[in-house]
Amino acid sequence: MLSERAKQVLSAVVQMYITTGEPVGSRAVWKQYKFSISPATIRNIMADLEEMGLFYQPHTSAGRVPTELGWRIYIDALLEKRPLSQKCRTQIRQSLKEDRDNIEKILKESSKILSSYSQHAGIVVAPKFSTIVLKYIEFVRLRKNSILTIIVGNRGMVYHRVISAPTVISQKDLTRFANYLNTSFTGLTLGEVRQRLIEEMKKDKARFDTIWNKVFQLSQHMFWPEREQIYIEGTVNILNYPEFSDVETLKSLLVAFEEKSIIARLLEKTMRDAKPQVFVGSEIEQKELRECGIVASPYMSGDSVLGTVAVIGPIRMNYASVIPLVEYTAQVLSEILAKNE
Amino acid sequence: MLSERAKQVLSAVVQMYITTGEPVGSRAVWKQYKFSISPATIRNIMADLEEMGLFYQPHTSAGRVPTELGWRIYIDALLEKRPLSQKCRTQIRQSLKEDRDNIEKILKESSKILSSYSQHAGIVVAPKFSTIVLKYIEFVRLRKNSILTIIVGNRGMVYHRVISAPTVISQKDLTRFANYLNTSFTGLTLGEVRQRLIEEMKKDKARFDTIWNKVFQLSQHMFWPEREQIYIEGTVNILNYPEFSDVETLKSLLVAFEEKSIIARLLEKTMRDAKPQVFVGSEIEQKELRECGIVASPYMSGDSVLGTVAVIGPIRMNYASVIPLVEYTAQVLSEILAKNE
DNA sequence: TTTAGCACTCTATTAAAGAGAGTGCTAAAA
DNA sequence: TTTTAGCACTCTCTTTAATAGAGTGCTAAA
Repeated sequence: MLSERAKQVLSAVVQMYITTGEPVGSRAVWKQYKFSISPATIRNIMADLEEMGLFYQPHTSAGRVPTELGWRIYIDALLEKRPLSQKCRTQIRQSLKEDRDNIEKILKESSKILSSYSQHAGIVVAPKFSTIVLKYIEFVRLRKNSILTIIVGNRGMVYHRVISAPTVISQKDLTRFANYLNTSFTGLTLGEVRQRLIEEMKKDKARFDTIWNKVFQLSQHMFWPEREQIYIEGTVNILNYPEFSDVETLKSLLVAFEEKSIIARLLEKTMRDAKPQVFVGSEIEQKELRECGIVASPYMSGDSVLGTVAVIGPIRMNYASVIPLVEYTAQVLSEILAKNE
Repeated sequence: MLSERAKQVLSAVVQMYITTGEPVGSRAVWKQYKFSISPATIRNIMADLEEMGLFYQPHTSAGRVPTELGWRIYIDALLEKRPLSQKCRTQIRQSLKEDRDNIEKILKESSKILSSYSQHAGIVVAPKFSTIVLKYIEFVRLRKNSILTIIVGNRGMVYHRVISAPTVISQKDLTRFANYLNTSFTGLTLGEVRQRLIEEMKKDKARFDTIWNKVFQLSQHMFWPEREQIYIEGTVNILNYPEFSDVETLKSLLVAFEEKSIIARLLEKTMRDAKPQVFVGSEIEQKELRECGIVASPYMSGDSVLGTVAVIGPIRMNYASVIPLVEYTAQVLSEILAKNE
C-alpha cells in the first residue's frame, strides 16, 4: 500500500508528465505543487516508487516517467475525474440531437466530438448487425443473378448488399419473399430472423417448392452479419505528440487506424463487459498500439449493449477529463438511440 | 526549343531525382547514363537549363533539382510512358471484375489498386448523383416526420437519406408516391427526375390535393444532389518520402486527404475536360497540396463522364508508369460500368 | 566546341567541450 | 527516526570547431 505522500508524488509526476511528455524531476514536482517536503525527500519517495515499479528512469541523471503499472495505479486509485463543464455538455447534446433520425450522421458526429474535445482520435463502433431490429426489407433484381438486398433496421439504419444467386429468380418471387419477411419477421433482430429462417427451412422442407427453397437458402446470405462499421475521426491528432514523431511509429499507427478490423477486435472486450474501461500500453493486444492509451465505454439501449465509443491517443493522455468525456458521450448516445426506438 | 542533348540531360536529371530525391550532379548523370559527353559539358548544359528556369540549385555546390517548369516540360514533351505489363493488366482486370455488381466495392477496390501499384495515394470519385439513372425508389416512414428515402440507381448504386417532413405523411401516401415515381420516372437520371418533378408541380398545381402537393414539395429534398463520394486509399504512403518527413507538412497533407471536399474541388476540372491530366506543384490550387503531383483520368460511360480516378503523391513520382496505370484503371472501370448498364 | 584540371563553396559528419538537469549519498538538523 | 542541505557524479544535449566530400564554375588546353 502506498503512503499518502507517495500517492501525492505519483499523482504529481503523472500529471506533469501528461503536460510535458518529458521525464519529471524532484525539483520540478516540488516547485509546481508547493509541497511541504523538500526535493530531497521527494527524491527518496521517487526512488521508492521506482523500486516498486511505478516509475522508470531513462538514464541515471534523468527525471522519472510513469511505467505502465504506474499509469494503472494512477488511473485505478488516484485519478480525480474532472467532470465536463455544463457548457460542454449542452454543446455535445445539442450537436448530437440535430440529426436525430439519421443514425449514421449521429455516429459520425459522435466520433468527431470525441476527437475534437479530447484532441485525440475518436472512435465509434456502430451497433452490431445482428442486434438491429428488422423494420423493412426490399429486394431489387439488378441482373439475372444479382439481387440487391436492402434492409432497413430500427433507428433508420440501412444496410444494402449485392447477392449473386446461383439460379435466376424473378422479381415476382423476390417481391413475394419480401412480403413474407415483412409480415412475419419485422420486430425481430436480424440475428433472430436469420435463426428463424434456418428453423423454417428445416421444419418445412417438404412444403416448399424448389424456387421457394432456393430463395430461403439465399436468405442466409442476406442476413449474414456485416463486419463492424467503425467511425474514426481525428487520427491526425497523434501528430501533435512528439513521442510519435518517428516516421516508422507513425506509419504503423496510421495503418492500424486505417485497418478498422484491428480496432474492432480491440474494442470487442469492451462490448462484453458493458462498462467504461481504460487500457494502457501492453494491455492493448495489438502491438502497433502498444504505445497508446484507450478510454472506451459502451452505449446501450436498456440492458443490451449496442456499440462502443472510445478515445485513443498517446499513453500520456489526460484521463481525468477524457474519461468523463467518453462516458458522457456514451450516455447521450444511449439516450438518443433509446428515444429513437 | 531545347537541343537534343539538353533534352537528354533534363530527362536524366528528372529520372534520377525521381529515384533518389536528392539534387543530381553532373558526374552522377554522366556515370549513370554513360553519355558520350564529359561531366564538364553536362555541367554547361545544366547551367543553361538552370538559366531557362528548368532547374534549381539548392546551394552553389549542390546538384540540380527540377523546377515546376522542368517537370512540366518533362511530362509534356520528354516522358516515355512505360506501358503496364500484361501480368499487371490481367491482375487489375481480374480484381475489378470480381464484384461486378457491387459498384461501391469496385470503386473502393479501384482506389486500392491505384494506391498499391503506384505506391502513392489512390483516389476514386464516384459517379455524380445527378447522373445516376433511377431504377427503383422506396420510402419508409421512420417516425411522424421522418421519412427514409432509398434510391436505387443503375449499376447497383444505393443512396439513402432521412428527410424530415413539415407535416405528417402516412405510409400509404408515401407508397402511392413511390409507385408513381417507379412507373413514371425510372430510366431517367436523378437530375432529370428532379427537373421533371419541378415541371409537374408548376403545371398541375391545381390538380393536386394538399397532401399530394406536399409530397411533391418533399421530393425536391429527396432528389437533392448528394455531395461527391470519394474513395481514398494508401494515404500513409506519403510517409515513405523524406520530403514529407516534417511533421507540419505531414499534418496539413493528411488533413487535406481527410477533408474530401478539397479533393473533390481539385478533381472537378478533370471531369470537365474528359481526358487524362497531370498537375504538379502550384498548378494545384489547394495550397496544402502544392508539393504534390497528381495524375488524373476520367472514366466514362459512352460519351458522358461518370467520375475520376487519380493518383496523388510527391511531385517526384514516376509519371512514366503512373500515367499508364491511371489510364488503364479508368479504362477498365469504364468497361465494367458500361457492361453493368 | 569540348574537356581536363583546379580552386572554391557549401553541406554534412565527426569530435570535443561545456552547460545543465537531476540524481544518490552523506552528514547534519529537526 | 525522519528530513534536509550540500555536493560529487552521471548522463544528455547543445554548441563549437575541424574535416571530409560532393559539386560547381572558370580557365586554358585539346
